[in-house]
Amino acid sequence: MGEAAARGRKSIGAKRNPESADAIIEAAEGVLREAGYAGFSIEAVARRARAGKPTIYRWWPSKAALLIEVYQRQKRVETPDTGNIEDDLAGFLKNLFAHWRDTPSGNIFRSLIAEAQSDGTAAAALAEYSKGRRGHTGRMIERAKARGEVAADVDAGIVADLIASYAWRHLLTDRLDEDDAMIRAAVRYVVRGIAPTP
Amino acid sequence: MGEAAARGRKSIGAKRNPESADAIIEAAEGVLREAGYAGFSIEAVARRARAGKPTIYRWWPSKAALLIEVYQRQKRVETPDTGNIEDDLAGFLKNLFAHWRDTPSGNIFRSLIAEAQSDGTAAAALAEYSKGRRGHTGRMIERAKARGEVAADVDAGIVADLIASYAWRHLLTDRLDEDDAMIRAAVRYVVRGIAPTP
Amino acid sequence: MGEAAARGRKSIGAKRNPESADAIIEAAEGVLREAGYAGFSIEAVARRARAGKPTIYRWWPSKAALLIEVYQRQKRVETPDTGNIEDDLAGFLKNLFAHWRDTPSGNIFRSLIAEAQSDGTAAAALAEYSKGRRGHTGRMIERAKARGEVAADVDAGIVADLIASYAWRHLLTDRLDEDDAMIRAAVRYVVRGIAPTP
Amino acid sequence: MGEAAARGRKSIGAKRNPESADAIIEAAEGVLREAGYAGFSIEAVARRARAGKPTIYRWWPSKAALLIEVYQRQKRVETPDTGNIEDDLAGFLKNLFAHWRDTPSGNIFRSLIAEAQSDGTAAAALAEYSKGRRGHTGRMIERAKARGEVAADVDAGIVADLIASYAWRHLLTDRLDEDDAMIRAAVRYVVRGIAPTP
DNA sequence: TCGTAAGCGAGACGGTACGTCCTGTCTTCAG
DNA sequence: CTGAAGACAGGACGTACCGTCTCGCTTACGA
Repeated sequence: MGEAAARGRKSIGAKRNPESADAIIEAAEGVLREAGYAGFSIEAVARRARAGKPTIYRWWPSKAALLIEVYQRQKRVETPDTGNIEDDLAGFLKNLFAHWRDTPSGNIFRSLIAEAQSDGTAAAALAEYSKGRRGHTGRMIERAKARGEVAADVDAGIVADLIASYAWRHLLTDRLDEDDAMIRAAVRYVVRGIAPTP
Repeated sequence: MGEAAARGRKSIGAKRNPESADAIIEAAEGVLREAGYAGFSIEAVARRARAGKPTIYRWWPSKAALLIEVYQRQKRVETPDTGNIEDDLAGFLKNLFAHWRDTPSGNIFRSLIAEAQSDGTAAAALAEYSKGRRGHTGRMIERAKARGEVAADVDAGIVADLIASYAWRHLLTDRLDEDDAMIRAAVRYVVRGIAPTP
Repeated sequence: MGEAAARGRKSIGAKRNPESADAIIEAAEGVLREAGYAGFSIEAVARRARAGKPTIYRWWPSKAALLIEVYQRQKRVETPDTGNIEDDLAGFLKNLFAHWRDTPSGNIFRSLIAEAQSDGTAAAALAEYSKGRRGHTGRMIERAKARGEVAADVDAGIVADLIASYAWRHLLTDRLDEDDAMIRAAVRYVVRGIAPTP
Repeated sequence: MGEAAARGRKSIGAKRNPESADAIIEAAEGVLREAGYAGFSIEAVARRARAGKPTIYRWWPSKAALLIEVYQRQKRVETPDTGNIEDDLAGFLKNLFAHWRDTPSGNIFRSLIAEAQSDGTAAAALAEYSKGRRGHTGRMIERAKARGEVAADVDAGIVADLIASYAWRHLLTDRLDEDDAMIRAAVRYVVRGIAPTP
């Protein structure tokens, strides 16, 4: 599939051809997987997808936009619900690190963050995406609050921030193989810090 | 000084000309300050420093190397010693955010992180640098341990990691104007989490 | 009329819509008038005519074909009949230069000649057109022959060629503002050269 | 030589590399010869010369500039001096037509004229070149004047114009295989027209 | 009377070329 | 014998057109 299927692909009239879109996204993923962010250029993607550059620019105005869509097509990492906040967060981080380590997702997200340092639209998109994820992690905290594991006056957003920051930095400094015990220790420090005072 | 002084600078014979090196580093800093990472190219630096590109490549084999040297020339942010770990860490983060916000340092460090995502030498340099900083922040924790504010079995490295991660993410997502109260809350969560159990 | 009227123009069933054809030709003329040959593209014409590109390609298989039809819609320059061959030819050239200078015709014809240098159909069309014009100018010579102003054995086609060539070159080298006296001198040299030997 | 020799060609320091310039001009000539004006693009020339596009743009700011230099590298057509103006001019045209027909020169010059219809710099360059050629042909006339074959008050420039125009139009309408007798007749008409009145 | 066939505006498609910017390497030459 | 200067091959950028295609619609015409 993908590059091969692209052979002979044509327009399907005055509307977007989903085959082309798919081929382009798959090609983008392939380029990132095989050549990394350094080799990720619109030209390379177009070549691999057997698509014209303007077709890419028509739908994704910047490298960042394409990167985001590629990232969003990736499988989501599952967030456990063990009934215990420490296990939930440690499990989530473990899953996330494994996901980033073993699929192209990690490379893609790293690239997106890097791109955001020089491209405003990437920055905006990343901010948007982060907001969504913050809510997601926030729900874990809220559940724990309901169970009485977390003090009622704790700001779930800040906790989510701490956890996400920890993950980002491990991604950006190539430490996704972090020891489980270390992850758990980091989580424990935070979880203790937000526990209700007895 | 700087770009201006470069006018007419000439070779000083069979050794590295420190005037040139200075002019190049200052030009690099200037480019980063004014055009950001997006506009940071060897060409731009050479143009601004009135230097030849090969002169730059001779001494800094990659953009990353130049970036690192530029970053290391920056003033360090001071780490307070208030006798209280929460105040120490919150003050440190406040100072750090202000430093990154108000000097080119923020732009430079962001660029270095971005560069590290596609350049191995930048990644290595960044890892090296981070190790040093971890020790540095770690000492704050160790002092607190000595004062009995922090449990003895706490891994200072992990705490330093959490704090640094929080800072990085704010830098990378353009949130250096974070409210003091928020910073303090985040710090408090961690500080409480590592306090000795009574 | 023209671009404005095009708004909302639709198919009128299974036959060519003359409104569209007109709008396209007028748009083509407009583009040539305002942007010259350099700006003359099928896209630009379609945009201005509010027509689809395929509608243009359906009826004019190439830029050349459209150019030819546009040129043929132009008003012809009038050929004086003063009873004197020198006045006839000089007047004709003067009129022709003015026509080319003051209407889009000049731009269009220049474009057609240029196009003919890389497009065979344009070349063929131009040859066809030139043959017609040669006959036309030839008649001026024949009239003069009948009046005894021109030797009987003169080849009218060659004379027409000389006159047309002179005109073309002035068009192609932007010398349509040539002095009347110069034009008349050129004509006189030829007219004398074909006069009957006394 | 040419494309082959280009393999591995490098800069020779802070000055123009004549090997590159040669390779580019030869490649340009080759492209024109084999693909004609329609296939003449800077990309194609760069590809064939194994040169970077910027190297071409550095020295020839437009297609026209390159075209002109290519044309000027061509062998000049020789202008006979038979002592008789009719023979001189007819011989010159015959030679010119043969030259244009049998070498790439014809294609190149046609292309240059076409280019001049949409590119101002080409037009200017062509005007400049034409001025030079007009003087050249003019000298044939002046010689004839000195011999008493041509009236003293004849404007040599206008005669040169007539002759050059005749040649251009034959080039542009693909009639370089014109019969010698026809050429001679055209020349005779003009020569008679500028002979001194007895 | 109605189905069908063709023309229409629209615009996406795979491509090619544009002219610019940058990369990292190379050579020359002034000092 | 260094270092500045800048040319070089190459490749990516984002844009403009090319000529082709299909869509969804409208209308004329033949069955």
